[in-house]
Order: sequence, then structure tokens, then C-alpha cells
Amino acid sequence: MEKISLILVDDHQMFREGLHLLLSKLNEIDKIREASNAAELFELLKQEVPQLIFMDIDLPGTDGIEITREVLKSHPSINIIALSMYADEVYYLPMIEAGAKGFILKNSGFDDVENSIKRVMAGKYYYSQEILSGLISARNRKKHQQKKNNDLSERETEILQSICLGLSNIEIAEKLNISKRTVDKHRENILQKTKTKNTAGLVMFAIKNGIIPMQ
Amino acid sequence: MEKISLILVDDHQMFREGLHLLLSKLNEIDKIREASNAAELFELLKQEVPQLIFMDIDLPGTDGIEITREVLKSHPSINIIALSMYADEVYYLPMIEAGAKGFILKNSGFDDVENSIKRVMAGKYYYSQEILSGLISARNRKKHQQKKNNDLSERETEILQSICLGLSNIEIAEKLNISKRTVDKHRENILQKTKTKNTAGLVMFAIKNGIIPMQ
DNA sequence: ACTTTACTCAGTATAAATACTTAGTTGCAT
DNA sequence: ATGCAACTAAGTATTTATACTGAGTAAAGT
Repeated sequence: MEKISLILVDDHQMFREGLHLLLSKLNEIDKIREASNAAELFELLKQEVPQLIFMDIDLPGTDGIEITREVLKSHPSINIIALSMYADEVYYLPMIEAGAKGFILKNSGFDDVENSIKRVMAGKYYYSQEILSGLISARNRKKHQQKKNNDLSERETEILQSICLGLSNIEIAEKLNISKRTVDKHRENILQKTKTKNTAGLVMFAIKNGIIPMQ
Repeated sequence: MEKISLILVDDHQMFREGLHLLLSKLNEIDKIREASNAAELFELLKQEVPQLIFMDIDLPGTDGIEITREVLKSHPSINIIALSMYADEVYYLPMIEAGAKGFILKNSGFDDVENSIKRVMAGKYYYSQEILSGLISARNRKKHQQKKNNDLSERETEILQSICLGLSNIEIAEKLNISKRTVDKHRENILQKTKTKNTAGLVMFAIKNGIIPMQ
């Protein structure tokens, strides 16, 4: 198996040196270089192109996401694994869009680093499990939020759904085989219950409360 | 460290036996039992409660998702790891909601099984990388969908946002210091461009196209 | 120079939504 | 059996939204 040459990009020297030491114990690793910012990285790239880059996201000046885009534009073959303190989607989604093959958290174990190298160098992707738990818990939070605080009756829910579909009261009345005035009344009651004052408010309420599917 | 007692639930005998053999080589595992359906599983649960269950999703009769819900209702302390042939979100999302702590694919390596046991028994989640990348790519797809196909001008976008906030045309006119008739006209143009026919349609369009934040 | 686009404003008319009030029916629960 | 909640319906009035037409100005691009 070919030995791996890699570059660590991080503005904290201590972190860089620690990771450097840990990585140097791996047999697969051949050469490790370090950069603390974009300029240093591009200088290293001129000298020799590595197979792998560990890229910190929170860099002063040009951030890791922007650097990743630039590096991949000129060197598409390099595998980039993102490093972040936080499992927040405002970090990893842009990073993945930028082309990072992996995303691991700084406070996860070194086995995460090892696994990420193995998978990414095999042409696969690798994401920390913590990211998923963030996604899942966000999903669950939303699901729970949606279920509660919904005092609408069945009929009212049905009518609110129809409103969101863009139907007028007359059309809803025809669809449900009831009087237009009844729909008027329901709509009025829904406005009261949802504490909104017009159609726009109704639709927003419906979405926030999961009354209409809108993932 | 306490030894783990677990149950394998799968309707394919050969798969069950193979996984049984592999698992029996792990030091952490103490006792392995097998069930091929819901009835057999609940029979085993009566005899002795395990710490862990590997649950196949595609079971004849009551499926793995439903069984997971029932098991966790009566035995919330049991850790359940789902097994599936497919990395499809129609499988894993309901399974996660049902309370499974892990989700691995049948065609991934045995190290996935080992890792899932370690993490789940430590009170954490574990999901196959394939699932994580599926979730993330789904999110990326959505983000990209939102950006395109938005012919609205700046002013129109501004007005659409105000509409979504529940403002009437008069209120929007005051807010932007323009005539109410101008807002009328903008609104008319937005209706045309978005191919919608009323306020509800406008709000739905705004959400689908990411014109208003709505995570 | 010319066209296009965005933004602005108005007249006129109709349709729809909002507000407030009253009231009959049904089914369910205490 | 009594009351409550949901669903139904209508009268009346006002406010908003939608539709179609016409038009001026400013900026930007060809």
C-alpha cells in the first residue's frame, strides 16, 4: 500500500503538534506537513501535492470552507477532511458542499481520525457519528414541536390544509360539500385559535406545526 | 466490564447463524439468542431481558419498526440496533423515531457491527456511514433546489417576505414608503411569476424556495 | 440610440377574506 | 338530562386581494 502524504491546516500550534504526533504513529502515514493559514498551505502545495489534507474550519482570515473550495479547484484529486469544534450544520453543510470528503469533531477520539483516513483514502466519505445525532435530535425536536399546541379540530385542520393548497373558501365548500358560509366561519375560528390575522399567518402556522407536510 | 446478552431477530436462518457465529467470537458477548419473528422474540423476552437486540427491518408479518416500538414500550432499557438491506430513508427514519439506537447495513463489514455494539452500549448512537451521507446529500439537494428558479427581483422578494410576515399591502406600503397601489402591482407580478393564484400560494412558494427562513 | 427591466403609481371592477353576531344540530361526557 | 364542543349556516359590513389596463422614470445593457 502506498504511503500517505498529508498536510495539517490549523491555526492552533498546540493542536497541530498533538495531532501530528498521533498521526506519526500510524504506519500508513509517510509525510506530515503543517500550515496555520491559507498562504502557508498554498506555499506547501507548490512544493509537493499531498494525498490528504486535514482542514480546520474556524481559521482566521480565509476560513476552511473557502480554502477547501480553492484547493479543490486547482487540485481536485486531494482528499480533504474537515475538522471542527462543533457539530453544527452551519459548519458541515457548506464544508461538504465545498467538497470535503470527511468531517470529524476535534473532541471525538483518535479512532475517528483513523477511520476517516481509511475510508476517505479508499474513495469513500466519513462523517462523525456526532453529526448524525445532531441531525436526528433536530428532527425529533421538530417532530415533537409539531405534535403539541394544536387545538384545531379535525374539520378545522382539514380546512387549513385546503387553504394551504391555495383553495378559496368557495372551492373548499364545494370540495367538502358544505356551505361557503360554514367555511367562512371555520376560517374565522382558525384565525382566532392560531392567533394569526390573515391567510399568510395561517399558512405559516400550518407549516410550523406540521399540519401540512413540508420537509 | 459486564458481558452482553443479546437477541438476533431476523427471518433468514442462514443470516442469523452467520452473524451468531461472528458475534460469538467477540469477548464482550456473553449470551446470544435468536428469534425469527415477533412472537418468538416476545417469548424470549419473557424468559430473560437482554441488553441488546439486533433487529431486522424487513420481517414478514409485524415489521421490525413496529416490533421496536412495542419492545421499547415494555422494556425501555433495551438497546436496539436495526439491520437493513437498504440505506433508504423510508427505512431508517421511522426506525430512528421508533427508538433504535443504531442502524447498520447488512452488506457493510463486520467492523460496523462491532463499532455499533461499542457505541450503543456506551449510551451513544451509531449509524452506518451510508445513512449519514444519504441524509446529508438529501439536505444538499434541498439547499440547491431552493436557490434556483427564483426570478423575483429584489423588491419583489422584499415584498414577498413581508407578505409572509402577515403584513397587508397597506402595511407593506407604509413600511417601504411607497404607494399601496405599487405594492398591489408588485403582488400581482409576483403572483404571475410564481404561477400561484393567492396569498397561500405565495407563502408556500416562499418556503419551498427558501425566500423565508424556515428550518 | 435603443431596448429591456425594475420600480413606481393610478383607475376601475370584482372576488375574496375578515369581523361580529346569532343560531340550529349532533354526539359525547358528566 | 344537561351541558359542552364541534359542525353547520346565515346576515351584514368592511377591508383586502385579485385582475386588467395604462403609463412614467431611472438604470442597465446592446
